[in-house]
Amino acid sequence: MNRVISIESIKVACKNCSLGSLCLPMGLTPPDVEKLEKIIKRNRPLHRNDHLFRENDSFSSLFVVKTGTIKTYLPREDGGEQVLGFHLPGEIIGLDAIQDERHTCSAKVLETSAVCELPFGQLEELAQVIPSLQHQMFKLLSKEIAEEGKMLTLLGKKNAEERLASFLASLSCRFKRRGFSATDFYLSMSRNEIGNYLGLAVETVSRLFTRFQEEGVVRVDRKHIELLDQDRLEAVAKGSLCARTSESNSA
Amino acid sequence: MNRVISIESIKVACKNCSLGSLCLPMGLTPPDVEKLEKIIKRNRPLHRNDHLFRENDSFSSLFVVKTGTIKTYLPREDGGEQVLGFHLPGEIIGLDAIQDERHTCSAKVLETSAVCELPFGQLEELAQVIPSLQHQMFKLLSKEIAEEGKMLTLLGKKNAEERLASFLASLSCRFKRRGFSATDFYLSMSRNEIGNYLGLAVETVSRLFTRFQEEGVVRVDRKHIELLDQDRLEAVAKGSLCARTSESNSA
DNA sequence: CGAGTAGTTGACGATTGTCAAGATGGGTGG
DNA sequence: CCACCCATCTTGACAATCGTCAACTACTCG
Repeated sequence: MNRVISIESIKVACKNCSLGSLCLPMGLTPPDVEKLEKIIKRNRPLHRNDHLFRENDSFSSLFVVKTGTIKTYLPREDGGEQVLGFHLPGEIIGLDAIQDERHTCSAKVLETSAVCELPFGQLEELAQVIPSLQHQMFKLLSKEIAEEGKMLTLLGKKNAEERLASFLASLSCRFKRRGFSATDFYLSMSRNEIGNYLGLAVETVSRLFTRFQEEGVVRVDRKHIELLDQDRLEAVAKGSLCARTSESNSA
Repeated sequence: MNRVISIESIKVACKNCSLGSLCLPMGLTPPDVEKLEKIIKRNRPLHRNDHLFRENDSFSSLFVVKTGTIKTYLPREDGGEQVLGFHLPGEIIGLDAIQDERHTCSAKVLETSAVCELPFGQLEELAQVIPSLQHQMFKLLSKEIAEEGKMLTLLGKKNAEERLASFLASLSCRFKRRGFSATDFYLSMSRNEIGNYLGLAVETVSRLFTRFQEEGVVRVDRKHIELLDQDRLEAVAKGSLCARTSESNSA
């Protein structure tokens, strides 16, 4: 993994950005993209364990992950934490904080990362004069809301096996869209964080990785994952394997 | 329960609406509220089991619940459904559909209800010329996103007891804000739907209601709920009762 | 009044969490 | 450069919560 990131490579230039259509400018006209570029701040690279922001920090900007991975989490009453998500390049962080101008969760850097900073006040002003940007932002927020349903289903109905398979399938899909391999990637998060995110004990996650490997679905070496049988993985994720004819709580 | 709702009573008039500051117009100036009123459609009352929309229906409007309760849910691969939420007066439905102009979930009426319909295209146009409306809408969407974290914690970490207590506490709080009793209310959803929503089996929900009643925390008669000890309920919801010193997955 | 749906209760088992011990590997300092 | 150390991960044994199955009750609605 190349840890050296030149200033040049993170220079903000949406129109040249490798994220392309994944990011906010999607669907904007070139002149509008230029206006957007003007308000975007360049940030120094962030290092593992840095915090982008913490719960209750006052909110002023959204962030788009350019490279690396960022974890968002919520401190729990019992002192532990609840992982809310892992954010890959092209994904936006901070949308939850618009409502009362205070971050409701913390964001921690899992591996050397770079982000674009979008001062929200200016973004709003811009959206006020660029209808397609306003629309784009509504869509962005909406997408986040629509995604929630899948996670609720995962946590509410899926068993451990289905959860981990879904997780791997989701990562695979997201890597692919970003031009990385869909079948060979590194996990930037720990087993503990995966378990926390999926509502499982670390031990369960560990056992499942072992089992998946034994079954020939994946090859696991520490953080390195190779998907050997994507169809099977998808099938497990959907729960359409293993003859479970559950009709539970169907009503 | 009064099932007769006169046309008069559902006439749209934001400025007189009992929802007051709960709804969209919150924070708008009177002239802006008037503009908003002009685009709002009046809908006939909806009856139990009506669908407001179904998954994949094309999206054109947001809906605000005026009276009653509406359930949103996602069909699951196995033919069952995943309940996403129960929407009380003042709560907005359809935000998930903005992203690709198609509803991602279905919305079903649990008891005679009335809704305001907000044609989204017109709402966007209005937001384009009323900055405070644009801001208000961003906040609305953001709030929805921020709420998600609580639900993930509930499903990921809480046990059955904590889940049901959290659910009752949440309902209580929402009823209170709407001017209803915080300690005496009717559930418009079935045990099955509660269990589905909370990731529990119906039987578990049923047993917990019985247990809570035996412990003197609530009085339950069918759909009628009385909260007898709110502090205790809150404590159970937070998991700060029953000496569980869990530090699980804290990292 | 009858039938069907929703809710309750009990018995049982399985999935998954907990506890404990051990293995592995990366990072740091001598 | 090696060795040690600590965090992370793995594996096993056990227990408990909660889901499943089944029977029974009680409403509700036609």
